[in-house]
Amino acid sequence: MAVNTQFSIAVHIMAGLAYRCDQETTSTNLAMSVNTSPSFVRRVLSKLSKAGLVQTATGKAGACWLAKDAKDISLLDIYEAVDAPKAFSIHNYTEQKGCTVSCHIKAALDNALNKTQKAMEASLDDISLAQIVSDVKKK
Amino acid sequence: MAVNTQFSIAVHIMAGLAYRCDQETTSTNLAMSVNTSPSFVRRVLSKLSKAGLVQTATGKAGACWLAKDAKDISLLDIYEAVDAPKAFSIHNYTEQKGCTVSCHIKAALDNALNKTQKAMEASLDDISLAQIVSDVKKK
DNA sequence: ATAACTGTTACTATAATAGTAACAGTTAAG
DNA sequence: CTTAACTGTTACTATTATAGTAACAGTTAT
Repeated sequence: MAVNTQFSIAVHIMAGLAYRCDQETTSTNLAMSVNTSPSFVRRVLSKLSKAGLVQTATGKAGACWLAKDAKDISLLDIYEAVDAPKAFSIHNYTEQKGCTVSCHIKAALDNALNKTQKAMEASLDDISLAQIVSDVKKK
Repeated sequence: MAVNTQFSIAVHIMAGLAYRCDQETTSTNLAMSVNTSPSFVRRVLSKLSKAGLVQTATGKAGACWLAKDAKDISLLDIYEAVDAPKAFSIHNYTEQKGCTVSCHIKAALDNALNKTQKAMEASLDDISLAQIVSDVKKK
């Protein structure tokens, strides 16, 4: 699939870290759960780490763990950390001079995107990682 | 770009039809405004037509026009008509038996997606095509 | 010194998408 | 009744974002 699933994978990784918060966790552990390569996991972990959501230790016995309590991490934090795609994307044409619609549609679409993006982010902000882990355990 | 912009293009097309609602409009006219090929425009138009948002006439002097007033068409109608991508997409792994997170994360992510998708759609439903056209004219 | 990890870069393969071309079907007009 | 100019659709190609892999430098416990 050439569809962006980094956000989804990032949530999976974070849920894994939250679920086994008592244990040492390596990129290989996480890769097995996600069913991808340790390298790919580390690439996502790197973004999460730069965003201050996870901490890591290098060297032998290197590992990763959550930087904060799962209830203090929202899906929006994760969404922003991995720079996931916007609610929709605006096409990238060259404006047709003399055509009002062609020249101004981008600004109108930007307005609409801003509004929709805000709604989407508010919803993500309302879901905590702890909630996800709770769902995972419950089912 | 391998990023889905059909929704954005569909809104552009619909805005074009709404803007010049008094004139006959062909796929070639619209293609010039969008800066793409008439074929591509017709492919999008076909979806909009099947969704009952535009009407078309075939034959010589064939044309397209809005099926309803622009104020009675929301961006959500257009979003659904072109079957645009969801708020985010869930990765497609094979479950790792014996790993609770791996087995149940999909259900948890589905919950989250449903909620976020609803928020996004409510926002799109709140923006009418007439609003877009008004923005286009104003600027 | 070695083993086992992270962090990062470079590379390949895949698949979604844009974009194009072609053509059958339709209809107005001469 | 032939022609021109559309729509509607399918098949095809090129592009490019993404997943996924491999490799290796840097780090640290043993």
